[in-house]
Amino acid sequence: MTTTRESVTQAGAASPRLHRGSLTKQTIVAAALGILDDHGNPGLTFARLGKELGAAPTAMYRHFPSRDEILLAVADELIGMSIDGYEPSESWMDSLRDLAYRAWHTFAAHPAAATQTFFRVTRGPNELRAVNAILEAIHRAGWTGTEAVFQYHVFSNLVLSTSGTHAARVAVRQESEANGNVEWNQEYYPAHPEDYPYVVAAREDFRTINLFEIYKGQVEAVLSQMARKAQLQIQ
Amino acid sequence: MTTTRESVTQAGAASPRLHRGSLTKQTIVAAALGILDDHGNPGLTFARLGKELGAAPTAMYRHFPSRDEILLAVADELIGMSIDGYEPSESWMDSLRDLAYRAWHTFAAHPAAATQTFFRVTRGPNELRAVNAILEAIHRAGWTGTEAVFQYHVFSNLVLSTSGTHAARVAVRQESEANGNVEWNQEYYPAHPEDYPYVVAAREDFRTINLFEIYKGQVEAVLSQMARKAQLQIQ
DNA sequence: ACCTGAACACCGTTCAAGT
DNA sequence: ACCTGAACACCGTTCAAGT
Repeated sequence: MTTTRESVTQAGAASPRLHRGSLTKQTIVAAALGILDDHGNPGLTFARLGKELGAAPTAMYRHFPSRDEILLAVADELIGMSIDGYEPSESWMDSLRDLAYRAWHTFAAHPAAATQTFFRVTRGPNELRAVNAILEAIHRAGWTGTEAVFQYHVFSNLVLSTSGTHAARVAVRQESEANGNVEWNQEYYPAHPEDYPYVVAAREDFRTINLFEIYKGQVEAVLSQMARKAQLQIQ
Repeated sequence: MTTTRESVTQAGAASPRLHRGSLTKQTIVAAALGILDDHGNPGLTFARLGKELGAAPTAMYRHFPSRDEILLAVADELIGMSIDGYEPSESWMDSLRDLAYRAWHTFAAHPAAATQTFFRVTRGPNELRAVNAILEAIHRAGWTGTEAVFQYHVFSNLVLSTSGTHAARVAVRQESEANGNVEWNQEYYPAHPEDYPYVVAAREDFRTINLFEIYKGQVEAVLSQMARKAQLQIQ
């Protein structure tokens, strides 16, 4: 922690040069994810990465061409954490439900990282695994061809948008709490309450909402709609 | 355009000091939105705001305490653009459908601004108008109390998450096109195609998907589910 | 809730030089 | 597809000074 001191001239080890290959994509990605978890979104800098890894800030450029590419690698890592351990169940509905909940929980556990990445196409290996797993379940539901890709988008759009937006809100809340604010929720106290009667009447109820319950309801709606339409098509 | 030149000593007007009150929250917000539209997300800086408004970069601090507060004002402006001209239709379903499409199109027209703001609670006047309008339609559908707020979230979550995520993807695409990249879409060419059979089989279909069509389908699913449940409750 | 200019601490990226 | 240190252009924010 208290390494860089210019006390110097003493016994070596002021900054023990890293030996070749001690930095890899994987260690950098892991450090980046940890920094995002601990310091939130503005915390991910080359300086902090260097400190965390005991390397010069610019050493990262040997492994990634830019900060954005590090974020894309973090994005793929997040997808990997979501599907690691996933096994298709016998029921395609259970499979998709499982994948949907995995995404929500991974994003909620890493809100800052999810916020910056959930809308990106990573083209990484884990994204391919996830897309393939979703398409596999949709094929088992009875969909093929263009229809299968349409249903893929209905499902993955809902999962990514909703889980990602939730993560973004959690990240904002954590940041504003760190700054001493608590005013992030939707309890409105308008200056002219008579202009917004429905908002004022609903004020107490806004506090009690569980967003994961709403997500579950939306996932069920999509799955049952998918089942209904698939049966219609088969008949 | 070519104002700041230190040719100086010539006829005055090198930088004609602004008269008091020529800067307002509204002009700053309008300039910020224009900059985001023209230069994308990293383009919104105090320097550019100053240039655009003919003012010193630091003059903004008289009107907003931070860059983030400018973004929140842009967020409320975006909501205002969405609902300006909105009139509740006789049918609550048509009302909600109208509000849903307005959000999508506003966000799609201002992708950079939407990307940074769609998940924020602005507490501004336009947000209040929008929340009130949604709750009003939901009450006409027959919902009250906690149930109404639950349905509010099902609807507004879908609208904001999906439209906002779409805007974020459009913004990424515009940025990568500006940098000469075209690889933003989901046509996958994996190194080991045999590992991802469904992905490879669906490659052509990924190109043809219209995301607004998918959004429309999801909005219809939520509205008809809302209608069904409301009738069950009334009986 | 005025506007400007200098100054500060920080940030991503480049590049010549060291192993 | 090695690691470091100096340098560059930029960025948000603060603050004393000008109207």
